[in-house]
Amino acid sequence: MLEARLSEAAILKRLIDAIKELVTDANFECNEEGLNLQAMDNSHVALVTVNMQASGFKKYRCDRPMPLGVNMNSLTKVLKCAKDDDVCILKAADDADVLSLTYEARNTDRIAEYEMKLMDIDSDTLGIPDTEYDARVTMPSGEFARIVRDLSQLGESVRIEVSKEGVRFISDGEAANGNILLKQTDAPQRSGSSSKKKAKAESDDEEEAQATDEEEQEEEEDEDGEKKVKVKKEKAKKEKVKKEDGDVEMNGDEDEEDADYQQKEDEDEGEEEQDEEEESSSKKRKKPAKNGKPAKKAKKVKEENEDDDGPVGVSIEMNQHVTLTFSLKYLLNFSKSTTLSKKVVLMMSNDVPLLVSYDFGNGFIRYYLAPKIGDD
Amino acid sequence: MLEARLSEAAILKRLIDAIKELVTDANFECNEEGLNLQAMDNSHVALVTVNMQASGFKKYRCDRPMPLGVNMNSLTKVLKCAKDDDVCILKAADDADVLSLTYEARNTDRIAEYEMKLMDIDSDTLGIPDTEYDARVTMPSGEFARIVRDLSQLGESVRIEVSKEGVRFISDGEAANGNILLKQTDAPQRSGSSSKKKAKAESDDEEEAQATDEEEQEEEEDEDGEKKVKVKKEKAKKEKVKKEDGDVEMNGDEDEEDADYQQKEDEDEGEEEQDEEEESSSKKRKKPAKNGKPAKKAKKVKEENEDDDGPVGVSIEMNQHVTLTFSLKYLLNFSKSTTLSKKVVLMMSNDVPLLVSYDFGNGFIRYYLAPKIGDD
DNA sequence: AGCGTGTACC
DNA sequence: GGTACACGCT
Repeated sequence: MLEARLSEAAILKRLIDAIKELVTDANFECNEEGLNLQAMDNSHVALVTVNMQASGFKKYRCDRPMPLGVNMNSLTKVLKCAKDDDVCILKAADDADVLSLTYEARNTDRIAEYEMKLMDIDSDTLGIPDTEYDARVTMPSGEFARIVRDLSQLGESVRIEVSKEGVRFISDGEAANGNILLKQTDAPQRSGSSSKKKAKAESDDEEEAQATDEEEQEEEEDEDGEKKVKVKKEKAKKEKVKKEDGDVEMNGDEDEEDADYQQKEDEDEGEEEQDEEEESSSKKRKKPAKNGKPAKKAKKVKEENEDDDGPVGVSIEMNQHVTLTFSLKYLLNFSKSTTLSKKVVLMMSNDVPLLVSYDFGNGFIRYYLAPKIGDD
Repeated sequence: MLEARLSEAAILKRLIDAIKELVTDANFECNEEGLNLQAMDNSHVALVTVNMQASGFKKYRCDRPMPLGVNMNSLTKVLKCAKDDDVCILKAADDADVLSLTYEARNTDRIAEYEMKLMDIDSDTLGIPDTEYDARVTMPSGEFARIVRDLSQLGESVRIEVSKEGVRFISDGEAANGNILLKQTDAPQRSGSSSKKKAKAESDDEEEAQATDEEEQEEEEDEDGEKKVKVKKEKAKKEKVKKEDGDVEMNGDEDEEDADYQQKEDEDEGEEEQDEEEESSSKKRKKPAKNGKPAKKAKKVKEENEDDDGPVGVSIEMNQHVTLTFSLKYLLNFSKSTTLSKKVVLMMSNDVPLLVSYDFGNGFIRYYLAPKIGDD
């Protein structure tokens, strides 16, 4: 039996929106740690994985692992019936052939229940090509989307070159060629910039902790067997960081996203109960966050993003130069996830599939895309 | 060799946007005075000319005259890759077959370079139909766009009648007829509106000088000898006004734009050199402008336009009544240039092509359209 | 965020 | 040839 209570239906809506064009049917694998989805795109060129951790839900319960075979088209329709800020409850009985979705308006005046048919899907869960990445580029997701959109006007492919200079995106087209160089952002230029920070700072701590987690996760992915283990480890670490300091610079970026989500919840749903999963840690933040501003969440989110904008720069970590060519059509598709995170991470090694990762609070969506060969 | 550095890519974007539907290929004629484009529309009914003076660029260099044969479709694509506030650098080697466009983000963290193929275009540079205009109507460009849009819903043609009463736009359609009368705005309500004016006045003079040239070219057909004279006459007038007051409305508008650009440069690239071209005049404005707000340029521009909006009224100068009929389809197209200037000037004489002119800071875009005959 | 246009699929 | 989906623009 699954019961998962999501604070904002918008998160799920955006996730499904991001992948529905790529994937028509997929299994949501549910277990006590959360929901996972993995699917090849329809043309079997790209791989998508989605993860929503149990901790990202207001309430989460899954007695035993179960796959929910979902048709994205149906789910999209059903999710359109939810308002962005509705609380969304997912329920499925063991071996059920339907998924129940309940939308509760924030004031609880309105309760809508939908039951969506499930299907049996051969879950050819493939091992994720695991790699040790030689280059890792973090950049604002909007910037990535812009570049991909721009270049796809010129040609079908983009060559990505990562060097110490920065990362360069190159496209050759019939009428024109284009190349965009993003230099690595200088560095921690964030100090003393704002007064909002403060509220933020605390969330930063959280964020950073999470970021740390995320980073670790990724690293581990390379040897994925350990991934899970790591996750747990990270969690532990997170708490530790928080306790100790909470002001790690780099993590800050990634954390900020998390912070956003959490902060939002705090503000928007401050009146609500308690976050069970990780409350222990979140409680501390709750108050400070509230102090900041009880106002508009939408605005709040925006501010946060903007705050981050400054902070969210381009950062590059690399062991060696990497040059790869990809189909812009797919990257364009991936960049639909821009709404899920202000930041995107590209992981690359020569001759190995690119990993494009959007991490949001307590979850992520990742895309894998094989490079074109022969730089065609 | 050409190298032209434009403070804001938006200017070029808007220009090309305005003409791309009318013209598919055209030569940008570059010389030390600036860039000029002249082309018949695809159906050879209308003529478009564009001028961007060297003084409108942050930096401008053109060693020797050269034509750049551009496909508007390609250029449109490449320009879409520029953000409105990017600095845009155009470069072409002598006899090059490509035009290089470089976009620098204001923070310079992002540098995008595009190379667009050029083409050889038979520059059948036509003499511009030259006329002695019997009527000159100046009005808010938005007003013109609105009228054209409204009337094109009713019929295919508009009859424009200029009299002392004002200017009247008449359309007869199957389902309905419409006519719009614009009376001349009371009078000089422009005084005291700006302090910036000065610099601009000069460029205005230049433009008129240029206009004169163009007009002269074509004068042959009517009784052109006088045309020039006329233009000059106006010029003299204008100068006179300027000297007396310094607050000539028209000039003011254009000046403001300049001010913006300079201000921006100052702020963003304060470390850079100096504006060579018109610094002498701009300096005066510089300080006051800065005091206001060093912030968003976009906003700044907007403000200026808005500033002008108030002052921009309808003014009519005429020697005799004029009645002409035009295809609304083309006028609708011309009015795409509305974004380039808050003001538009219509120059008309009976049985002679209409001249529709949008002047912006240091340049203009002009359209010529032959009247329909027999008022069909 | 909504509307309109263009592209792709049935 | 029509319908539906996606993308871009206002």
